[in-house]
Amino acid sequence: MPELPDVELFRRSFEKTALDREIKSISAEKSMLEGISETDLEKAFAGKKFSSAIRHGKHMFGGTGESGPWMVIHFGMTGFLVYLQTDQQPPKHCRMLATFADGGKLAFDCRRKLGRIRLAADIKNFVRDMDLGPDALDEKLDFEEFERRLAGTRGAVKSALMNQSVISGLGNIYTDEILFHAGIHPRRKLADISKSEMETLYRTMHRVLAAAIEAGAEPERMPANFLIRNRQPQAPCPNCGSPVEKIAVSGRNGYCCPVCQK
DNA sequence: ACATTGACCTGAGAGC
DNA sequence: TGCTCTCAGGTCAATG
Repeated sequence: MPELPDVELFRRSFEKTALDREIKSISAEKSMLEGISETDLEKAFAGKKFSSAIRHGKHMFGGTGESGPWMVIHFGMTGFLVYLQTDQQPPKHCRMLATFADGGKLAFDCRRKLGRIRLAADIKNFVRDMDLGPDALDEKLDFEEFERRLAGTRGAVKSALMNQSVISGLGNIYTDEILFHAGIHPRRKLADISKSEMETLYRTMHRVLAAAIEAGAEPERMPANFLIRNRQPQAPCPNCGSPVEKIAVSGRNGYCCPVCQK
């Protein structure tokens, strides 16, 4: 689930439900914690209040505004946040649970345990240490920077877009979607992509991500011409009606329309 | 430098 | 209904 639009929506729901409320207790499954213990997590947040939530690519940062560390959540493939009223039970694959003093809980559900919770003293340093590129929606990522960063790669355009150290936030689903609307085949090499195609790609990236967030990242709420609604072999291309094709690019299964995408 | 594969983990959903 | 099997929106390391 969690690519940039999903994580942005988690961040917003975190903002709505978890800020400015005293955290009574916090617990997490050991295997979800990276580089920290459960005690570290408690020390950092029990008795405190979250005061802000920031997103960079697929990472979400919850901070207390004091000098304490940020809680960094990466959602893996199956992670999501869910807010629970006082009388609600934690979800089935709850891996982290923060209980607020005034009732209610915030749960991190992660079925496949591929997500991670870390602590970071500073977001900028974290981004640098994890070798993450700029967030795909960062205003500072202007077209020139976008072009420059992609030009530094030699593989398929889809692989470059999915590479988090080039640009942060795009995964298998949304690279497919962006390339579909840009009319570019996922296997094309960067070197073969013209300046005007590159501009289209940049513009399309913004448009697709904005539309996905707008639709709550739910495929059925996205515009009818979105490929995400037809991610299965032989489904009709929403643009031309010819069957979409399932293709693997750098080890990931994706979909494209061989007619619309050149 | 890049692609590919397997590992990490688990269970939802498809197929029988 | 129940069993087995495949596959999954992420990332990393090892290999070719």
